[in-house]
Amino acid sequence: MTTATSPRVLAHPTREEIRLENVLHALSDPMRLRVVRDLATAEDDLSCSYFDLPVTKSTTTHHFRVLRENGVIRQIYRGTAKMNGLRRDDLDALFPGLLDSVLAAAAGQADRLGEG
Amino acid sequence: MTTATSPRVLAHPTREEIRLENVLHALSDPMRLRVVRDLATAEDDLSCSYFDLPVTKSTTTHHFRVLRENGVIRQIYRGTAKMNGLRRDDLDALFPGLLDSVLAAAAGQADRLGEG
DNA sequence: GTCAAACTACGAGAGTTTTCGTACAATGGA
DNA sequence: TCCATTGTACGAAAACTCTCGTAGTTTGAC
Repeated sequence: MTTATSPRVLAHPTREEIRLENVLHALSDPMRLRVVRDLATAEDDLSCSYFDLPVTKSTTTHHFRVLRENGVIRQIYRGTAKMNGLRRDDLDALFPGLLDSVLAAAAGQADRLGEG
Repeated sequence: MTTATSPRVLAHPTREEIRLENVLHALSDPMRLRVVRDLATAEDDLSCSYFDLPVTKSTTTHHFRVLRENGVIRQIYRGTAKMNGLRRDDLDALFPGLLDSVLAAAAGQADRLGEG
């Protein structure tokens, strides 16, 4: 029985609503950048619980929401899990090359700092 | 006569100290992104007063400091003016293609939104 | 129906950011 | 020396961010 409380359909910005400043802000947090890097190398969508971030579950929820609300990831429910995927198509269409250069930059920096 | 109060030599992070997250954060503010876009198209360094931002002077000072402290710009005093230049060399060496794709993305978004 | 798993909502604390206004400092001329 | 120009420092307010803990919902399996 549904109580119609929390929306099981999650609000995402449309492609046109995605703003560069917001995307940069979403990517400027180490925790979120780590999530995005993992999603970029994954074949399929990943559940939130796949990520073992060094913060509590409610903080993790917060970071995923920031990524979704700023147009970086797409989230859908599948059973009790919430699956996450990069919005590569939208980001590449809006900002060609941006995501790739951020990912390359993050990889390079991790190398330099010893897989920090 | 010098009173040796505020340092006339400004502290900058070295190339090795520049962090991707910090650069992204510095670029995620509309005011600062606007400054960076102007600096990118300028031939030479530009003074702070060149920019006519819709905020007070002290807020402008704040934004330039954020850009400098996060390694995005280089600032030097020249007379009463403070000259600002993009750290293209360092940024391109650390994060190849990143600055260019951000600048292109910003230009594209400005087009889409009607030079907003 | 009961239960575990996965995630959310809410409230709250600590810290940071953006912005302002006022007062001040440094420089380069007149 | 005096002044205009350029930018800084400081204090403060409002808003936002990151984090947590606790209590809750939704789903799927038993």
